Amino acid sequence: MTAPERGQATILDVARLAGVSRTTVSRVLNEPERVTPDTLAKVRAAADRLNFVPSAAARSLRNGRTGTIALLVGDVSQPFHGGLAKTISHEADDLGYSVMLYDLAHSETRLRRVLEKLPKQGVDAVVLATADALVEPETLQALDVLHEHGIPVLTTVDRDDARHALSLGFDYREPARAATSAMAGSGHGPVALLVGEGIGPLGRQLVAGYLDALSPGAPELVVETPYDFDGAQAAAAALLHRSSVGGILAATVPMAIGAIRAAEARGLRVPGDLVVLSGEEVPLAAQVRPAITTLSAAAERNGHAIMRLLADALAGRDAPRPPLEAELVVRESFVPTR
Amino acid sequence: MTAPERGQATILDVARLAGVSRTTVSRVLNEPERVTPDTLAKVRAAADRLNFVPSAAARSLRNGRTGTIALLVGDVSQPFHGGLAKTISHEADDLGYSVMLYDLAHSETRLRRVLEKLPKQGVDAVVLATADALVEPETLQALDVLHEHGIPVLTTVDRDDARHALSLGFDYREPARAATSAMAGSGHGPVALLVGEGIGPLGRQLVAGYLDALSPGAPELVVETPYDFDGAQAAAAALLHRSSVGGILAATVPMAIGAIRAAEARGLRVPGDLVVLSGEEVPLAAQVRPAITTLSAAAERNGHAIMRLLADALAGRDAPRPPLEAELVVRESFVPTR
DNA sequence: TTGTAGGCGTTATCAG
DNA sequence: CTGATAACGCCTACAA
Repeated sequence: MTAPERGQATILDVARLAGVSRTTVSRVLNEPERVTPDTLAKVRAAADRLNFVPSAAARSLRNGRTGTIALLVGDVSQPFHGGLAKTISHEADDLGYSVMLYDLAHSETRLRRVLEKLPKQGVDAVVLATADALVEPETLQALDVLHEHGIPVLTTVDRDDARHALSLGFDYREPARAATSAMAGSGHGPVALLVGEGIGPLGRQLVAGYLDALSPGAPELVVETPYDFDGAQAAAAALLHRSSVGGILAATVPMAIGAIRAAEARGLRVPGDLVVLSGEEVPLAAQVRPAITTLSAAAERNGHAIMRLLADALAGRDAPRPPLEAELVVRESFVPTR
Repeated sequence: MTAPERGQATILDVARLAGVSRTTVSRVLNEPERVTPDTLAKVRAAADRLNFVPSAAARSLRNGRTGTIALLVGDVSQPFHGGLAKTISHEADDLGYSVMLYDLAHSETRLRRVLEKLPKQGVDAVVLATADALVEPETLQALDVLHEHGIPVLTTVDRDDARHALSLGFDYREPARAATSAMAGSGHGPVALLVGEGIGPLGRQLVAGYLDALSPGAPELVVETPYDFDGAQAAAAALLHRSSVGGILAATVPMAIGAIRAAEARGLRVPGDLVVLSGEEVPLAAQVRPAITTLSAAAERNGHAIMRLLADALAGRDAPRPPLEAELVVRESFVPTR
């Protein structure tokens, strides 16, 4: 009776119980085909009986990889990030990876602290799913350190700041231009853009597209707001107070909802007096009233795309990445005339 | 020049560069006070210069702990779980822990697979934040295994199935009773209960409270629906089609929204013709129209409470846990008469 | 096909 | 106060 002392059973306990050597047990775990069906069964039985689970720590120490990816997200409680986290969790699981979740609360300080402890945590890859701007040099340096350690970094949006990062290549500029121009064409009045404060790489694309679409003489109404409902609602209220606005392009769905509520509070009806459009697509957009028209940058699709990129990166393949394209998902808040 | 070969610098590299032994370096890391200020500075400088980060794998292998907790959640893309994940992520960070996120998609198979690989992943604690029923014996067995391995399991709701789990002790039965009774008192007609399919421990509490409140002869309208908007909307549509209903108590906010949309589709107005109440409190409840009255089982508060429990468990303390209490957060969808 | 032996980077024990 | 040494559990040449 080789009872494994209380606690984990080790590969050695299994070996003893099965009457073989550690090597054989290890082989059963990693290259089952190179082992006699007979011993294989014996070992498997022993492992089962001891409830054996190989130690991840020992394994990582030995072969460098941890089977873990880090997911850094601006705010998981926001629907887009939540959806992203969900699909990434599922697909990582399919790939045999586990996901470390870090909620950044849109704070660069937090991001930096996380980035700095990541090499020590020993993750195999990092998914940086925030559209926030990175201004502090330490942050970029931390990203470089990851690169030096050979840890691939994937981002959801193209960012010039994180040089070595692999990104999806989603283009938001042209969709933003088209959307702005369509909204302007609805004849309600000037179009405004609500974008996350700090204006990160995504925000820049939206602003660029928005400005592209503005006809000469049209007012440039770019408003930075916090990423959530409350912030956007307040900002939209202020905006509507000081300018006459006929259309609002909001970066996120919660921001769009905030804008709609602000409009309602002023007695404006959507889409009757004011049209609203969101840059991201999440189920919630269809569930609120008025339902929100979006640019179809869907969380789920982004999640899939990211994970494909990640699988390639982890396998050391060069990822051929077909750029993602956006199309309008028309709902109540804005029905383009044509 | 003891250049650390490309890749991570090890404790040995630091030792050599500082002209001391590994032991001393380790001490500087873990018990700085037991080292001469002089050598301490020397070692710190060397570590800095080499960009040294201790290997988490080696550390775990040596001392058993990983600094990681697992968060198992029914569906992160749902607002309640998203909020929970957010606060748990933040507080774990404050405690020096990292969070592994596992999205279960409300699937027990998935849950079982995760539970079985957790001991191998080497987590220090598990937060099981799902209200789903656990029916397969293997699942419960996997929970027992965790317990045998000395890994504490915390749950958001009391569950008789997971014997060894520490839970918040939140009582949903009495609030459900009070709410049902209040809604019945609104005089719109019979009250129905929309609860997650499978009826887990939370569902059972809701059902019990609901039944407690029913006056003799009142119809028992308990409807199981998927946990999301779409499922609840469909179920509510069917319910409204076959019964006359004056009030709906929905377990989650998305379910409540689904119910409201279903009612609207039949020409019913909320709260004019039908009142609606949700069992959980999330910001979204205040953002939709009609805004949803809730029982204030707030994601954030739950997250805090869980983490306090967890901190105690990890420190080996016995947690004195004051039970959480619910109170009505009154919004548009149901204003109790009094 | 199976076994032997050494080391991955840390920390704990025990000397000095 | 500091250093040598032996584990932690696993994988992988290499040898049998």
